[in-house]
This record gives sequence, structure tokens and C-alpha cells, in this order.
Amino acid sequence: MVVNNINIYSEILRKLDKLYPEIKSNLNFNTPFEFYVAIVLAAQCTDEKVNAVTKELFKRIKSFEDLDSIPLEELEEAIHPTGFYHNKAKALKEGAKYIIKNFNSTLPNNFDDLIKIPGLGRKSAYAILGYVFNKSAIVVDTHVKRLAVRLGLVKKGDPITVEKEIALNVEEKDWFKLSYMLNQHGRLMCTAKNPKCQECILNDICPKVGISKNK
DNA sequence: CTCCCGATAT
DNA sequence: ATATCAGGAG
Repeated sequence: MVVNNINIYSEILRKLDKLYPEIKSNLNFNTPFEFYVAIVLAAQCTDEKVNAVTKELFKRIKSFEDLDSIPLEELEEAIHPTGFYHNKAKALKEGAKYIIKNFNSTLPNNFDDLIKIPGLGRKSAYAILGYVFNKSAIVVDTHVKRLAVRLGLVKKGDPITVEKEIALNVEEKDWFKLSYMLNQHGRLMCTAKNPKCQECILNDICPKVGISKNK
């Protein structure tokens, strides 16, 4: 523990907690199955676009069996606006098959099983653990990665480094909350382009204030 | 590392 | 016209 120095992690947690007191996914879902579909579609896509698509899609598919049996072309058409639709449709159907066969049609609640499912990488697996099963998880998406670099928490922004660094410096009970708050702050304030540094609650502890003025 | 897609910004 | 943004697979 550093004594004569502020802990940047507790400062971030304290400040961002005022802005984002409640953890709520930006993806709309009512069941574990729906979150699984939504998180696969969310790859390289905004949550808003995913929600626009799933609103209708969830009326037609309600289980991994439904997903397994829906014709590929029909699924591709339904998810088209989320981009990468060939990949995603294939991933969803292969994932559904895998879950039916290996996990008795039930979404697993542990990382080692989730990461085996075709189409789920680390970010999606941890998002499922956090949002669906309320387990501790560090969800490192592009926003969390960007903020971790800008705030100087890591030098290298690859997701595993960010995960390790947060795990090392933050109590486990705050892992999911911290990654959630960094995600929200990245979406709303510390945007990729033209971050609003002047209005940012973290601008007193951020080494990168004014970044928008440069390239 | 490249490929996968498309909307929006510049 | 070209750049940027949003993960995973091979």
C-alpha cells in the first residue's frame, strides 16, 4: 500500500461512482440466452444498433434450440445492421450448437467454459459473468482499454495487461464495477475522438488532459 | 498480422 | 474519397 500518495484506482472508483452509481448493461436483454446473442452481436458494433436488431429478433428466437434451427440466411438478414453478419450468424449458430451439446442448453457460469464457446472471446465471456451471473469480472472492451492507457494505468493497452493491472490494484469486489464505470465514461465523456477533457471529473488526475488538441 | 461489414465523420 | 469505430477467429 502506498501511504503518502493518492491511490489513483480509489480516486477513479470514488469519482466515477458518483456519475455511474448503478451497474446496468446498455444491451437490452431478459434472459441469459438473450444476453449471449446480444454480446456476440455487440462485437465491433454499438450497443444501440444491437438493441435495434434484437428487439425483433428475440420475438423469433427464444432458446439455443431456436438459434440452432433458424436458417443461416434468415439469421444473417435479421442481424445485418450490426455488421460482420456472416461471421456473427455463423458464430451464433456454432455457439448454440456447442452449448446444446456440451452444456445441456444452458449458458455456463464460469470463464473456462464460456471461453470455449465459438464466438465468445475474453471480453464477451467476462461480460456474461458480470451482467448475467453477477460474478466478479473485468470486462476490457475498447473503451476500458482506451481509458486505462489515457489514465496511465497501463503502458500497453492489450486487454490481458489491463485485466492483470486492475486485478492487481483493485479489490475483487470492485473489478466489475470499475470496468463498467470506465466503459460508461469512455462512451459518454472520454470518447475516442474529441474527449471532453474540460468537463471530465477525472481531469485533475489524468495525465492526458487536453489530448483532443493534438492528434 | 489480416479478414470480416457498414454507418458516420472528415 | 478516405478514416474511424466496435472483438473475435485464423
